[in-house]
Amino acid sequence: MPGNDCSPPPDFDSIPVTASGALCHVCDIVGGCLASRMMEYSGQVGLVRSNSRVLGQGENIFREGGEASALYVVRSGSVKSYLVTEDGEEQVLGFYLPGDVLGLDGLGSSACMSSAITLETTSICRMLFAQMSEQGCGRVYPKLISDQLAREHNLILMLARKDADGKLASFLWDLSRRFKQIGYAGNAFKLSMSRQDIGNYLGLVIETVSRTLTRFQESGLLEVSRRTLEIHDLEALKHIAGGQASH
Amino acid sequence: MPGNDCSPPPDFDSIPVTASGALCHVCDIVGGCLASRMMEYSGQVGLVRSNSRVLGQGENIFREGGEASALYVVRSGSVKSYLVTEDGEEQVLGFYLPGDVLGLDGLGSSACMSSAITLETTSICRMLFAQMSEQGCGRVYPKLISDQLAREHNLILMLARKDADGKLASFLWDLSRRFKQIGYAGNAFKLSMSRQDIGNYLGLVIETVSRTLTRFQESGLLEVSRRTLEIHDLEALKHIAGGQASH
DNA sequence: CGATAAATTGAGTTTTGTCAATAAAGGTGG
DNA sequence: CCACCTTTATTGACAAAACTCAATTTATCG
Repeated sequence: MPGNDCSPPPDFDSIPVTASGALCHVCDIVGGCLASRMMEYSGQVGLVRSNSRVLGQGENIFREGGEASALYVVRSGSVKSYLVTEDGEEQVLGFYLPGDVLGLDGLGSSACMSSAITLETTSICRMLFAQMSEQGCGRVYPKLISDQLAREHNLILMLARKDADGKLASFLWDLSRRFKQIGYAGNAFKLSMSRQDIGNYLGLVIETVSRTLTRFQESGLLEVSRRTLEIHDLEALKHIAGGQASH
Repeated sequence: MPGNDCSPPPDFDSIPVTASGALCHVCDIVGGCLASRMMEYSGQVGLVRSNSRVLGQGENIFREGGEASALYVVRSGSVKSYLVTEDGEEQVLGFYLPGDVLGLDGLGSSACMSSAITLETTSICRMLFAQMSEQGCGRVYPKLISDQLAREHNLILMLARKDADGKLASFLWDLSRRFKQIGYAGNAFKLSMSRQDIGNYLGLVIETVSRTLTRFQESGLLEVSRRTLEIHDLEALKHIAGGQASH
């Protein structure tokens, strides 16, 4: 590292475009690409063009306080969103898998209210607010907003009501459910986030995360080694997780 | 109580209208009424008419799962929003004071994602989504959405990172700030919610809430008796509260 | 004026966090 | 390709915070 060892990590804008100009329906995310849904609603094809890029691990998609100009869809890989407190500490708000939409909290304010960073090599599609204000507002935004609120309600529920076992079980069960939903194996996947990130998200220290996972393994619920996870008893996990929000 | 002792508590719709037909700008909430802001944006006066009612203590404004058709503005009094988990337990999501807007999480979905109930005699103004889709979308909703998200981010931060002292100090400091903002005394006010509600909101049992308040009182930070609160050292309280979200 | 509900206080237990040591994995440069 | 270094994760011993259970006390509402 010659000279400058604190060059800022690259943001979305500094990454070369992968498929510039291609129509967004070439992107075959499960559930349909956001852009193709937009085009359906507007009755116009080709109105919105894709703007997707591949980011390496640990690269910011957007940063708190930066200009909020777009929504971002995860095409592959994974992302964590987080905020930084006044005293400089991080709080993880969520993890995003392929098909998930990021950046909604920039909609209202001109500045981003949170940051997002890739957890591994990740392909991201950007959709500028400006390009979708008409259709987005009436049809797409409301759904995204309620998804986002539901997600946060569940986190609040988890943080306020559950013990360490319940939190971890909820977390793993939710990941499993989501992987399954997008066509991946729900009972065996790689954790793209560190124990530190998991603990931060769940309001636990990493030692508690580690010990709880070990205990889950000892009781035959699952097998875990570093980032590799295999769930053996999804039902038991759901039972330990306890109640979710009912919406 | 002759006969039926489980009649459902009244919802907004069953309460007689107070000022039906009056223009909304008669409502002088600090910061301006939502409806008057709408009218400004649309350039039309008298488009939206007020629909405000007075509810007694413990009456639901809307309920999770019910039809989501409107936003509600607190004119006076106070409200708590909450959700009910699959296993029937309640989670308090927030408290709303005069000027605060409720019901945003109904925007996306057709059904309400949370419930809201009055904590005391409360005057509520209802604004139907249908009456404000045009202007609301472009100008008013985004601001409300980012407010709502900011509110929830702060709660997540509090639940995940703070101990009992930090949570209570944050809670009281936030209430103080908000009362002050709407022109009430920030250092002496009535807590309209029970210890149970406070504990539920903060992820603590009521005994911990009670003990922590007693300890705050013993150290001269404040004086509290039942629902009556007087804050003596707001700065110290803010210090104990620690960092907030920085947006 | 009692009855019921809400809040406080105390004692003891459980859970989770803290501190410290170790182990395993991944990356780097020889 | 291997040794070394750094980062990440695990494990143990102990301390601290919060919870549970139980007993009072204090309001509030018929």
